[in-house]
Amino acid sequence: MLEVVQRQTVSAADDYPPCAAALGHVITKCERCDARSHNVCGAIETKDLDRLASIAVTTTVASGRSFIDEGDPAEHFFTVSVGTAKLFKLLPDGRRQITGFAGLGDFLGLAVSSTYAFSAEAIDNVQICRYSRAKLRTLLEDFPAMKLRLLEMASNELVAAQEQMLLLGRKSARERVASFLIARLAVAQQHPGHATPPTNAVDLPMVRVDIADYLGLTIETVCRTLTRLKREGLIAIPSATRIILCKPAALRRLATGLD
Amino acid sequence: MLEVVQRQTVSAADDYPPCAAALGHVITKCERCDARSHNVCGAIETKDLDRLASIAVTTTVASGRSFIDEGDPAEHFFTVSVGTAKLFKLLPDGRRQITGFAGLGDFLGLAVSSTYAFSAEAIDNVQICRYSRAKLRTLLEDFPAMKLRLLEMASNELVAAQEQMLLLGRKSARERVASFLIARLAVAQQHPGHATPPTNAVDLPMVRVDIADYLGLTIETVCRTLTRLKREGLIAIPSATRIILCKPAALRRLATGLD
DNA sequence: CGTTGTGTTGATATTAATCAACAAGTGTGG
DNA sequence: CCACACTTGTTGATTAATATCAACACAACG
Repeated sequence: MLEVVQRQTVSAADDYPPCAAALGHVITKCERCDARSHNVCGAIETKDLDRLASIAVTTTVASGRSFIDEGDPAEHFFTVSVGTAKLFKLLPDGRRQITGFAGLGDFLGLAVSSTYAFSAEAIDNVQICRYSRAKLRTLLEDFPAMKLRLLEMASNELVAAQEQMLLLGRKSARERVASFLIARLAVAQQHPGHATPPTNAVDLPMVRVDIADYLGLTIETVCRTLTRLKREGLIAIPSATRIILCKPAALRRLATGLD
Repeated sequence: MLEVVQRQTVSAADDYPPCAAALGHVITKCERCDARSHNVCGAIETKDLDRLASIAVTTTVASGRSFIDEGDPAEHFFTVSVGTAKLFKLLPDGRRQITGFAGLGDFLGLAVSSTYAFSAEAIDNVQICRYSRAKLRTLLEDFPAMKLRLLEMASNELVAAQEQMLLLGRKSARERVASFLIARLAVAQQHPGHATPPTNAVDLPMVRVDIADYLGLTIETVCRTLTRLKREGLIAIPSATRIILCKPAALRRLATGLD
């Protein structure tokens, strides 16, 4: 067993550029708080980070602002270094499907359709690094770690997409909400806040309508389902943006369709 | 404008191994039937094909047979050189979501989850090429065309997955069926049979329950929706496995939610 | 202290699922 | 060649789940 570690975003003060998250390069801290660098995808030399930083344009996007349609969208892709963004597709009449949430280290723009029929919007204040696709292409040649990571990310996204198709096509509202909570718990345990003890709590940076549009439900159904789970003692809702998973095992069974 | 060309699978008689489809290497024929080789992803030398063929195990899978769980599944991936396969995920109680159909040149196993929680099954008789992931990894180094194609395929699959999420989460039954028909038309126009004139006909190798499990509907709803489209003159159904799109423009509007 | 955005709950409507029957092929054996 | 079973497809009646419409609660904010 590995010792319990907590990750946090790298800070500029540490001489790590925000784009380091693109390489899965984040600082891990053990419980006794002695920070050390941890590299998710193989050795990354400082000069590589500098090279990457030289083509990365780092921007802060305010909550609610859209950012994937800046400039020629098919010519860029993005990594998230701070905060959470939502990716979505729209129908002409306004119906929306959120295809995913992107957090620390996640790539946006891997799925490069010529029409770019999806958009991204900041949920909280988000810091992104923008890369020119053309520049990156040349860079990838001397950057094997990043190329591997691109494939790995694409693969992970495909797995997640297939899981989400199962959810949207075949799960009940109750199962969808349970699945969502379990998935958020996994995210929370992967990136806990620095001082957070290992609990069963999840923070929901997105509002209810985002959850609904992610799960293919209406906001009312999401609400009712959460309320029912609360009544049944499976969860507690101390605030609208925070949910405690009181019985994670039961929720997990629900999520996988075993109940 | 390019002249109208038709593609067909390469045949062994032409000295092209089936695995050539993995590189998008298919023969195009113009309408006057003078065959010529066409390479989708850059120049491929014969020695490269030989090298690829040396690690590809070509198998024929009979209709209805499963093939992704042979051996240690996470250790292989597959390309389809003949026929159509379906990829799906299951819930413990048997509910099924078909995540996609794979035809000529498509990869299976790009989404490599450690648990491999999805399966593949032949719809008609399918010819597949199986590759050891380990062998391929070493091969990819001297095989830039294939590495590019892997990324390209993963990217395309992600785009398709996002489109499918929109369909499953937000479209009505009618819109889903129309979307499916339009998508099959695109497939048919991309790979028409050798002698097929450019019509608005689509062949459906999959049965109704497969369509239903792909669209997140029941078989009855698929049937009723098709019948209604027929009554309205949008389609004709000469046989259960063949559908004529009489008014493709109207169907396309339906599919995109414009009606 | 009202205004606005967000969340929750209730009543009703609607879509698609379920349950049921039957039709149309398809293959098998007599 | 026909009778039969068996699979697949179609249609109808009813039910159930979720959407829609509506009202209200609550907190943040100027």
